[in-house]
Amino acid sequence: MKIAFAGTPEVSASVLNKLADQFEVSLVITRPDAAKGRDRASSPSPVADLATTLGIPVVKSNKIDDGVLTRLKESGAEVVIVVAFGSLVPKAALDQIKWWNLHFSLLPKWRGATPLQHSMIYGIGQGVSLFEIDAGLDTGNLIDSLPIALPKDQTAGEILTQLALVGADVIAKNLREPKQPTPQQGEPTLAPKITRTEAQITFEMPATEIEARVMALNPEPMAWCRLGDGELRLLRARAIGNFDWDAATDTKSEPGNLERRKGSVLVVCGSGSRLELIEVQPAGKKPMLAVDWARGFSGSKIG
RNA sequence: CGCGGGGUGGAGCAGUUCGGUAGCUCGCCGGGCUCAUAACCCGGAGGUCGUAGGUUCAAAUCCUGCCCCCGCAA
Repeated sequence: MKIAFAGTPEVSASVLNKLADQFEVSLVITRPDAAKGRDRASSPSPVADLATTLGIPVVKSNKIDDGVLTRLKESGAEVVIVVAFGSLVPKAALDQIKWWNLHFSLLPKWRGATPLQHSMIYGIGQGVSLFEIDAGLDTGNLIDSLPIALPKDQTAGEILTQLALVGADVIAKNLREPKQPTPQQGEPTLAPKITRTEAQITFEMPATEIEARVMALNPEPMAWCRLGDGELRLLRARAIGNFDWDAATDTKSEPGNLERRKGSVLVVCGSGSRLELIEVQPAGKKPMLAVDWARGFSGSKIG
């Protein structure tokens, strides 16, 4: 059976790559080349690159308009698989062909742009869903879903690459053995884009919550905290559990204070909890191990 | 020409304002102590200070060009 694929970033490309092994992908839709980085160089999306490599026709467009629809019809695809395409599918398009969306949470939890990040931060709704796109925001009938307990010691970026493979399997399975879609059940929650402002970490909250944020926000938009006049990106961290604190000596510790120990760097967080910094990146520098960073950092407090 | 930070032994930094042949915390190698150790003690190797040129008796430090890395913003 012929399918079409719509997506843009790396994770989409991973899914496409796996699907292309098993199905005839007759058309790929992706967003136009975008300028990015300091040099503002314009470059094709990962999906565009992959499609070109695979020899699949590519349509680059920000929206699904009549032109795209025409190409879709000509392609002979029966369904369009959407993975992080980046824009909504208009009703006119929905009427013409089936659109299936792979979503990185258990719907109806975390409808929106950042389901994985939200499921990591809040610890609920972790998994993948496949649904039939309708006019709402991630509100369509569920085709399939798969709960997945996400590891705490991995970043969203790392987990996403794994979910892409799982998701591709889910898609493949349902393409071969179609099921009757069913309405989403349960209390919906939203997962809007996380701004850089929201990604700022102060150390008043418990270490476990900060850990979840740090891991969930890597690589986008990346957790950060103040560091003197500048900023320090927090790439990877781990809450220290059941620590045997000597309450008497730690009474002076305020959130944000650094504690350098052999082989590790801890930050005092809310309620006396501790967060071990694993990997950080000062503004203007490359990512580095926190212990390396601490070696050259003469201060004693961040945040 | 969007704003800004940075390139110093394997790592992270200091030194650059007020030029005088390189320092700190680690790592590494060897030895010692120890039941033992990532702990402690002693010793050691390792650097064209991004690159090209200029000024100077003398440049990591001053001047000019170039290359590379990164944060913010888009």
